[in-house]
Amino acid sequence: MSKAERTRQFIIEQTASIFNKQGYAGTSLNDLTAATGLTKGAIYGNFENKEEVALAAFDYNLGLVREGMRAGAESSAPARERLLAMPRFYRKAFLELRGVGGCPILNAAVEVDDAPPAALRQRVQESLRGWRGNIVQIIKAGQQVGDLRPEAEADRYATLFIALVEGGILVAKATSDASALFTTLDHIEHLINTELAV
Amino acid sequence: MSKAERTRQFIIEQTASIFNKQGYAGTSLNDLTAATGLTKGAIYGNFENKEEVALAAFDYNLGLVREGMRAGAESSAPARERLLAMPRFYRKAFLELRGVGGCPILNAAVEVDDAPPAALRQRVQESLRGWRGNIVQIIKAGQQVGDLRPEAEADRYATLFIALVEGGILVAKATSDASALFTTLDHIEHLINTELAV
DNA sequence: CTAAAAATATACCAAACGGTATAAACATCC
DNA sequence: GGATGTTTATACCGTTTGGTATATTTTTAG
Repeated sequence: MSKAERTRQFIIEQTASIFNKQGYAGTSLNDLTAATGLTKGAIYGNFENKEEVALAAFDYNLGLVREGMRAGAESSAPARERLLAMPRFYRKAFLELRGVGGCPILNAAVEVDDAPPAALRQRVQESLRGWRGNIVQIIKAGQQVGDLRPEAEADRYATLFIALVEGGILVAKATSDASALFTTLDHIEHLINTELAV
Repeated sequence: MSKAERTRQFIIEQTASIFNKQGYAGTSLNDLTAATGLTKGAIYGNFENKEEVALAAFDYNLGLVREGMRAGAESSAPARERLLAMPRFYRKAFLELRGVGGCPILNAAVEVDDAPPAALRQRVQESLRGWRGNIVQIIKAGQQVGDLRPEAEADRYATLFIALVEGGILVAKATSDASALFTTLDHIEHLINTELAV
């Protein structure tokens, strides 16, 4: 790992939460130099422009969430367990997640759905579709092995789960009331246990 | 209505959707002059600073949504009807709402929950709490007159409804797939009809 | 119609913005 | 350890930012 690669990683780690909290437009190069202790020369020696830093920061933030969620249940576990891992993760990680600015998908999606940079918008779109596809896959796999009810519409539940998670995070953060998120997570678990599980 | 009052209103109407789309940090004074055809002199003659324009724009955007939703059901209607007016409104108004940047609460909440301006954050917090309180009130009133099941937790459903609406809008906009919102609205109606109504 | 008042346009400000050329400092390898 | 190539700091660029003082225009009232 070369010096530059280490510096690049350092910049990403130090600035990721700033981009997540303040957004792309709300984060200046001055914020980046202040957070890293480096100068613009060092940053532009490792990134082409601010947008590239923001994209790397988004990937990093998203990776943290994904890692935490994957750790909650092995892919060999029964479908019901794998689905329940999602609300369980957010319940446990909410405070920590809020400390670094909340859900990166939610934050980035809202900022860039009607504004540049387009590259970030595409990244958000892909990650949301990937997340939804992932849930659909788990449900369908569970249905095939008889763990989940065969008549349940996987697409529908995937959309509901994501909306409930993101909506819960939104309300919880905006009203400074974590219990709002717990309410939506409870509902996800309720849906899994009463409508999806056999 | 004086000239200044008309100009002030004109500025708000012309810039409201811009603030909603691009956010506070992402909207410059140049955007405001371009959208209105006025100069900075005219704007600063009617507003103290950019933040005051943004606050007025938020109030205006919020008023549009509230007006549309209130129009969906009279306050004398049965509780079930009043609750169903919410998903019905979003189903009908989604395309139009998306054209002006989406839900102002969602947009503003995400931008200012970890960043200035604090005055806007407070406004968002109040409007969210007000919305939730409104739903709670409708449910409790419905329970008192026997329209809704007495054992249903009003707080819980209010949180779920808001999270489902905002989460649905988020996913629909970010994935360019309106059906995601319709899925969450369907679920709200389902909850109202099967768990809340007697 | 005119004079006073109010509202808007013009011209400007310092500061901050994203970005770059170049020089100094550093790591690396023989 | 010293030469070489890489990496970071310095100093600077033009542009845009939010904001203001003042001049000009436009309403408004008599």
